[in-house]
Amino acid sequence: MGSFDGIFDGLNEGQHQAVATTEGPLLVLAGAGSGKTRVLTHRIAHLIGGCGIPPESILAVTFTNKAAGEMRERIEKLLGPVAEGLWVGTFHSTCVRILRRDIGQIGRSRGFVIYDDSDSLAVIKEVLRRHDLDPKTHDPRGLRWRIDQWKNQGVLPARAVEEAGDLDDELSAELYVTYQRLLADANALDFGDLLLLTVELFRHYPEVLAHYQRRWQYVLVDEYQDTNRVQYQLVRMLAAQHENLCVVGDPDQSVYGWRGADIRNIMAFEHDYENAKVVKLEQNYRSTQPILSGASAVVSNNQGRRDKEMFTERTDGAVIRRYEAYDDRDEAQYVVRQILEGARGGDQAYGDYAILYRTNAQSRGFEEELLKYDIPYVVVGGVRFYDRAEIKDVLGYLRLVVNPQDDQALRRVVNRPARGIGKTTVDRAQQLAQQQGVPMLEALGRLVDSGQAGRSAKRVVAFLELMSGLAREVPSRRVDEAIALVLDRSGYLAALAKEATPEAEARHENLKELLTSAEDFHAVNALSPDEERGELEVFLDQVALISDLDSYEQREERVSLLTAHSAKGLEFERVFMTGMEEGIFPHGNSSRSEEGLEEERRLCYVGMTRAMNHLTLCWATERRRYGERSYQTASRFLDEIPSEFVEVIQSDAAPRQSFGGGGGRGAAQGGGFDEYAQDEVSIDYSFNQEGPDEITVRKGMRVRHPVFGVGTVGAVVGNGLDQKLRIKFDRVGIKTVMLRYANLEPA
DNA sequence: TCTGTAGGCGTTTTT
DNA sequence: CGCCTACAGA
Repeated sequence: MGSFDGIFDGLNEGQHQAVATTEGPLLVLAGAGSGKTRVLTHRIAHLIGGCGIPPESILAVTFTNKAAGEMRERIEKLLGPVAEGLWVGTFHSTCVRILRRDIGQIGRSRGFVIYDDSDSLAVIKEVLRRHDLDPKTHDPRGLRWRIDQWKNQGVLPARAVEEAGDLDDELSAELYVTYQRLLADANALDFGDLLLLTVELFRHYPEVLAHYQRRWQYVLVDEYQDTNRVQYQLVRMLAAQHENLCVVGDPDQSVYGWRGADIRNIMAFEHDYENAKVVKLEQNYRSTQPILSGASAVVSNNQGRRDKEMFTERTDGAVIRRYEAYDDRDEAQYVVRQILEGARGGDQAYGDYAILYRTNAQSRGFEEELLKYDIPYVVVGGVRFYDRAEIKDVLGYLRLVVNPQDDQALRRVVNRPARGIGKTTVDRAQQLAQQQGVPMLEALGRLVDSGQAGRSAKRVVAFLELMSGLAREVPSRRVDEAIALVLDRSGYLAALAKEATPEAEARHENLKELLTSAEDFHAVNALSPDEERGELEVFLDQVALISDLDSYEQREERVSLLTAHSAKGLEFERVFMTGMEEGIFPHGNSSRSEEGLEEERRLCYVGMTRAMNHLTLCWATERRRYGERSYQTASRFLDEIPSEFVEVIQSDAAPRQSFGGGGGRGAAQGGGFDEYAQDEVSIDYSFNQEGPDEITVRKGMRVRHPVFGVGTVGAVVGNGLDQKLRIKFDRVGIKTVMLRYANLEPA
């Protein structure tokens, strides 16, 4: 096999073999930092450029849009635009694509919408209501979790009912039936459905499956250790004929068991595919010896591991630091000071640093500390941009236009902004809808026609007119125009402007950001529009499937804050792993079972191996949890690192007298005084957007606000993230604006 | 119908 | 501690 344009240049033996083995089943066991993306991209480039395989015959599946995007980019770099017809996508987006074409076969409409977490939770609550169950005794999130598990396992409602083991299960299964019916009525699919229904489609319609089998002669799967049962089945079906299947993964980085991922999928690959070849990539190109050895030592405590011995040629390097903080504040201070020192020394950029933690809630303390020193940062994960209330409101209108059956969207938008259509009216509409078997939007109309709308009839008519107006105009517009139209016609923007609170200001900012991203979307989409589906539909699909992580980009000028889970696949020059305490990492909910604990340990391995040159592990003897003081012990994982790789640093911080608010109300006075004591604060916008950048605002200073005009700064209220400024504006009087969002400039 | 407040509850990780 | 929900009052 000849090399093509240096596709094989610079690959080590294992990588070379993985790239060159194009036919038949192949398992690539790729340890952390072993160049697995390189293997995948070069393999695809080799298939196309070297073997002459048409790009449209290749399917590459990843878990995140970000990974998919990066892969495509790197392939295009290797091959140029030849890669056009190549399909690189997530499991979910791939399934959407299949279902948009063929879901009609299993009796569903191709115009379905995708329900996200909060939509599906709302449906769950509706299910409980219909079964006369109290959400207090029947936890909606628990039920959703149970249903999700079923879907991950490939279990349809009927089978769940059949196989229910006890009364509890039986009830859950019945609720699953109702849930699924409600989704169908709304012409909606949840995340789990995308995978589950695709597998069902393939199972019952072999000719449909055959179509995709013929089309995708070569299938590649990234992060195979994270596949769940349905994903496993899907891959298996697609590859069944040709078995040109290459899966890449690392059992030591399997950290999504709670989401249904089954580590056995990767462990049993050779059993599943008889002629499978196995390639191990054991050279780590990322980390120094102490980091790699420390991380390997931790994960080697897991039982039943697949043997893998990682090595690095970077045998020098600083030892791992272990910092023992007095409390969580001390921990945050230490980390931020280290960052400050590194950056002031001039050698490090802020972007070289990542602060990792186990749970999103832990970010807050670090954010406040970073804010104090004006250090730019980005928090990855947590609340999705598209999950913010105002964004979902606006998208709700668009969803309802695209799919008038979308009851969740209707419930969301019908009274936002407040237009006097309250609970009573909505409940009536809901009842009528249920009785007559029509969507709620339709039911609203019938309510008016039959004179049952009472006092709110007029307002309901106005709403229906608004919706039909939008339905008429939106389809012919660009997405960004459609959004602008909704904002205007619905009175949403006007209501926000009238509110004139810092929160409203923040929401307005987010909506502007939405408009910008819609413009960007249009610009890209216009280049290769989908022939069958409108721009808006494609936009809504994308929005439903995008995660916060997907839009994250590492930038030189800002520190990254993220969970260990989110950090998977990334690398940083310097990493702080924080909250390394029993109960947090390993997390209390996972430490009870041995499998849970092993997954935590793998997660620890993932976190540690993100570091290229410097790794610091922090823990605190005391920590505020649920607002209460809790005494912590060091994570067992810390003691699993051989001491030769570790330097222990003790905090010299003096124990503080009290914890912020302490136990009693009396402390609030102190806090209150403190809040108003500040008279100078500087604002750094750079973590939020590009652009200019930092100004210092002083009490008495004249500033210009983009909406309220010129004014004089009064007081600075609050601290940290919630910091607000009270400003007396010349035109509109005293307003409080939120520091983070008010785009102030000196006047 | 809307707004304010008190109480309860929770936090694991996310496509 | 902070968010969300349920409920009471206007």
